Amino acid sequence: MSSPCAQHQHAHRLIQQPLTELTEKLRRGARKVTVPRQAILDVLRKHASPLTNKEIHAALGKEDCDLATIYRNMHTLELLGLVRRYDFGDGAARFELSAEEGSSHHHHLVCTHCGFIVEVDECFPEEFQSAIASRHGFTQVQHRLEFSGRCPKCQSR
Amino acid sequence: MSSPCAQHQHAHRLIQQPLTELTEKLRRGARKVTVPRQAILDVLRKHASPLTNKEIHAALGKEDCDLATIYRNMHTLELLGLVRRYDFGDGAARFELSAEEGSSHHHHLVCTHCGFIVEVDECFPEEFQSAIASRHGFTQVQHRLEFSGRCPKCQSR
DNA sequence: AGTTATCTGCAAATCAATTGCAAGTGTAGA
DNA sequence: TCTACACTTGCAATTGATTTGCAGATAACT
Repeated sequence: MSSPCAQHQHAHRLIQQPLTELTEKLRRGARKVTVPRQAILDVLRKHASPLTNKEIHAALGKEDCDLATIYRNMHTLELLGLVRRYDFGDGAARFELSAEEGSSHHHHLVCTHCGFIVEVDECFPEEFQSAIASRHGFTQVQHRLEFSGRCPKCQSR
Repeated sequence: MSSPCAQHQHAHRLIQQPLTELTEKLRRGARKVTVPRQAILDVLRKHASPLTNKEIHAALGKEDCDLATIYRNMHTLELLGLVRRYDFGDGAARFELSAEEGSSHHHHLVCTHCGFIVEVDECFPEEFQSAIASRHGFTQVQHRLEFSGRCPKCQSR
């Protein structure tokens, strides 16, 4: 249709919300920029560790947004690449803003006793992964890698 | 079944089941060698890929053992080190006989489309893991690592 | 402002996993 | 071989996370 000026990114920022590329991605995916979605992303921006749906719900104030809406939106946001899903094996999915939204690709080290979470930059070697993929004829291979152990504070017990 | 008689001393004991060290471990852990437990381990011996509780239940024949019993026993067997628990992120835990029971430590590559599972021998480098542990002061650090991708047969769709 | 496809809240439904309880069963010891 | 008792099991109910149906809002485009 019209000729969008892609280079003119710093034109005029939105007034209410700092919606850098969130808006773009949502609209590109034929999704609406709704109050709950902005609120969820705001909560994630303010937290360093990945949050569960319930934690996001609590952080929002229970009345601001239904829990089912959060569940639905986390799927949507994950699909659009705005958030990344993690599973620490404790029965509840956790979410973080994805790389393009501030954090870079990383894994986690979780204390099995108190739940304390540290980000870990080490990653499974890319060349190993390629070797695995080609050996078995798989494509689009990804990995999930999480570490667990006992944090310094919990070692006395 | 031509096996070198490794444990001839208990010959009169084991009539029905080839309970090599399973029995030992169970008894050492003050657990009983029950019909459901033997049946569960037998099912796992016959399958190459890790199974869910429900799959084990189905393989046993629904009437032979209650599903709750399987859930309880998988905990017990995991605790005693007879089976290893895996989580492929699809909402149901899966189990495999643990290393001492035939398989050695390994990870999995799962097809996101059809669920086909391949064993992967590559592992996260031990020296990296040690470095991570000491950097953050964690002890007893373990990792969970699973790969996913599209298997050869599913690439045409 | 009007239209419409997308959302949202609410409640009910799923699904995996856990638990209480009474009856059943291995095991060690007599 | 028999007995006692701790460990197990089946069954039903429960928990906790996640999903879904539906009717009433709402964002986005004209």
